[in-house]
Order: sequence, then structure tokens, then C-alpha cells
Amino acid sequence: MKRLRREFFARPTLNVARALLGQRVVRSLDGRRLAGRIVEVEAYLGEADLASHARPGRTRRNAPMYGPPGHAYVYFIYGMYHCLNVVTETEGSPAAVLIRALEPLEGVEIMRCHRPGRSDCDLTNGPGKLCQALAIDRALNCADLCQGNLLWIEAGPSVSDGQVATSPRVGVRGDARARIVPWRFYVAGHPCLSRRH
DNA sequence: CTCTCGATGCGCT
DNA sequence: GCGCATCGAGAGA
Repeated sequence: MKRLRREFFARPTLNVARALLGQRVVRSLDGRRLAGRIVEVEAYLGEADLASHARPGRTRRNAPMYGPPGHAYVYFIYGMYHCLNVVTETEGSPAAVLIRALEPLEGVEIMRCHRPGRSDCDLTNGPGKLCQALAIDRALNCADLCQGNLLWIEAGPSVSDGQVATSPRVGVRGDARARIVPWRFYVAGHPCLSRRH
């Protein structure tokens, strides 16, 4: 399959978020491929976005969001989970897309080892879950998705506009204006969507 | 099914 | 010290 090029990510973040639906996240682990189809994402649009990690300005944690597009921004949350983002726009413009849910495609038996006792969709139907299933942690923070050999994104069958739905972002607290904007994009009715709606 | 709550580490004020 | 872009267990309906 064909790896997505940097130009794909160097666009307005809402466009990238929409376009990521249907693409495939690929993780190479000990020479084995783990892959899943992206079915749910959220866009975080920079310092003006009150829900973005970039809101306080540049810090050590959010530095990858200020970097060049096509890199991973992986952060640690709630003391036990990781979340995977893809950096968008241009260097200096701190924006990213959170990958919230995948449909498992390849290496599913390895994902099951990482999350024992779970049904297939329950392996990857949440941002923390999919990082567990694909063994993604802070070691992959700042990874170049366009050049590295551990994590990248491949082109997948496109998702038509009729299959795409939007909603407010999940888990966002604080200012009502940040909670209300419909910057979550997902494949409507897909069985592997994350829990809370 | 829904709701509530604890786990748990760390970045930032 | 507070709060977090989460998850899973447990209780109740």
C-alpha cells in the first residue's frame, strides 16, 4: 500500500481530519504489521482552540504540535494511557488530529495479546485502546510518519461524504464554545466507534 | 442499558 | 497541588 506523503498533512486541519477517515494506521512491531482503518478522529486547531493542548502556547509537552506536519504527537494521559495525534499544517502552526478509533485489519492476533479478552472492535475503539493494541507510547512521540519505519499511514479505500458524520469532540471540558464545535469526524454507524457520544 | 467512580503519572501554575 | 483529548468495573434500573 502507498504511504501518505507530507503534503497530505500540510493542509488545513479540518480537511486533514476528514481525509484521514478510511486511511490506515500501520505499526511495524518486531517485523510484524499491525494495521487498522481510521473510522474516528478529532481536530485540534491551534492556540485559539480552547480545547487544544496548544492553547497555553508552546511548552515542552506540546512542542510536536508546533513542528512540521506528518509527525506523530503522542501524549500520556490519566496516568496510564497514551493518545496518538498526527501533526498538521505548517511548522509553527500548532495543530493536530487525534486518532480516536480504528477498525482492526492486520496483526489482529497480536493486538489481542496486547488487550486480552476483548472483542475485535474493542481492541481499537478508543484513543487509549488503540495505542495499547498497537503498542504506541511516548517512544513514538515526534516520529516522522512520512519517513520512519515504525509507524506510518497508508492510503485506504476512500470514505464518501455520505458516510461521514460530525459531532462535538468527546471528553473536552471547559469553555462551552470549545465543547460545541463539530470537529469530531467519524464513519457513521461503524461498529468500531468509541464509546461516549 | 445507564451512571458513577477510582486508577495513576505527570505537565503545568 | 490540580486537572487531565481515558478506561473498565460495579451498581442499579
